[in-house]
Amino acid sequence: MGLEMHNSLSRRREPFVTLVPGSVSMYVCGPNLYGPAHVGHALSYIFFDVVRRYLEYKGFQVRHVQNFTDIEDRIVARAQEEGRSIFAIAQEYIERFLREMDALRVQRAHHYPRATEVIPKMIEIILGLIARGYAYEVDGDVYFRVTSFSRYGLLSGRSLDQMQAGARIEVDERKEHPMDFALWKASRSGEPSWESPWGPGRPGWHIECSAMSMQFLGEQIDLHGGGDDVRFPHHENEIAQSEAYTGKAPFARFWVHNALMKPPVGDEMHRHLGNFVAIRDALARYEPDVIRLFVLSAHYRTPSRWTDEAVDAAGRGLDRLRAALANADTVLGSDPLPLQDGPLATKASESRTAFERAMDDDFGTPAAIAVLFDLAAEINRASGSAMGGNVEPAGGMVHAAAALRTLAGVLGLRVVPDAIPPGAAAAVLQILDEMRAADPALFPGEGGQHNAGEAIALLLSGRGRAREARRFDLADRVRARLGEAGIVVEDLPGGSRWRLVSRRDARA
RNA sequence: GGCGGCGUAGCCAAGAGGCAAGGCAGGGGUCUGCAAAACCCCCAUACGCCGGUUCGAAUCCGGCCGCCGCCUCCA
Repeated sequence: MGLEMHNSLSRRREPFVTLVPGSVSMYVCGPNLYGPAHVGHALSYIFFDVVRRYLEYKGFQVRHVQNFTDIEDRIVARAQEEGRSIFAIAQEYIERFLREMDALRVQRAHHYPRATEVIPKMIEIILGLIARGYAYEVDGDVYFRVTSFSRYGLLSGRSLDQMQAGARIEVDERKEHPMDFALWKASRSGEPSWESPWGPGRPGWHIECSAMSMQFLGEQIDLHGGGDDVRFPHHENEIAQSEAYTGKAPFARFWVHNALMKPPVGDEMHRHLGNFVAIRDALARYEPDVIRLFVLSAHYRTPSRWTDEAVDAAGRGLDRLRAALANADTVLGSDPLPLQDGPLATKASESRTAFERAMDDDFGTPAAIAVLFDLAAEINRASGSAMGGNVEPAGGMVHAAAALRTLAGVLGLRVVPDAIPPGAAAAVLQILDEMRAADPALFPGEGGQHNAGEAIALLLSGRGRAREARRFDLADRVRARLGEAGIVVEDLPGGSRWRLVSRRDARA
């Protein structure tokens, strides 16, 4: 079965067929740069990152463009409040956004055009629209004439009459129709402005995406994504202005919208409401993998709520996946496994199939994650058996571990833990000194420049000697002290192992 | 008023006609010097409520209740 996805335009699931076989042009609506991004943005960009990774996994050549809205009412307002230029504000938040996306391991788009960089293209489109009767100028403003575009309302599933009925804002009397939207706004005093055939002004919000999309991907694209909140009016308007200008439809073959994330308390997470969880704060408390696993554990069209309890639970689940890879490595490392084939090789290929079936079904990440857990359990069973002496069930372990890594990788999960944090590293060195002082015979050596990994290895070997000598007081002390530093010691049949406790709850 | 979504175990969350995935938490075991991890077993006769269609319904139809989003700020 091939990939099928829900198309907002038809409100149905459709087989994914691209304009050019084997390649995908993908445009995702980026953030307005008036403030920091929150976990709702993270959800959207993590999801579309998975869309891209999966398309690439399936062999598509993906071209991915995401805009930065650097000129818009809120940024202008903010610039005036702070006495800074819109460019300074945009620059600050662009850098921050990219840093945060990198931290979340969202693959960078191929292009991140800014609205202010494509103004010539916008003007070209607006001129074309006016020439064809789809737009008109009033006092330096230019509006799109919605009544001229018969398909207006198709994406959002409403008619102009319905929208008029519910219009909740004051109508600008200069507009021909209340729903006509601004393509270009004449500049007011103090606002940044650009020269245009209609005098100095600045672009309306919607035109940028049409301009960028056409400039970087072409007049028709395969996939256009964004949060459910931009379906109307933003995407509806993009379709109208783009298709009216090019005369080609559809502007985008597939419209994909993710449901919005809810805040810990309340219903809507919005920057202007002040009830958001900033990505920066989330990253301070949770590892990227924890955030990704949490986000992807709910289907992208189901609204989820960011709560400590739910994110913590994702963190514990992540530990489980990590344990499986650690077990696999232990088995593969300790005893060169002659069995290339075996039950786990079969399991690996079954898992790939199941994973693809889940993802082909409108990006069913929850089911895909279930496949990962199922595979992990199988690896753990076989590992336990192998460590107990029965190697037979571990045949094909290499393939199972590889499959787990690969499939987790499609979701952007690294599964391996973060590096030892500086604080823990310092603590480890201190613990080593402490144990050497306590019992130089069991913990020999002194001073020396060790890195944290070496120090832990020395501590564990010393602890092994202590256990053999039945000095459980010392052995337990090592384990307890390391535990305080966030390092968990596990005694396996073949020796001891350590791991970092996953960063998943820093409430304390 | 119009359009749309949601309601599944203590929590998170899949499933969309064939007899309730997965994760977290919890209980009981195995293993361990003790732990930890892992593994095994248990944990929704039940999917907001009421009807209907069907051999069979969380899944389809009708009605009702509750919650939410959008209808020119918004991922």
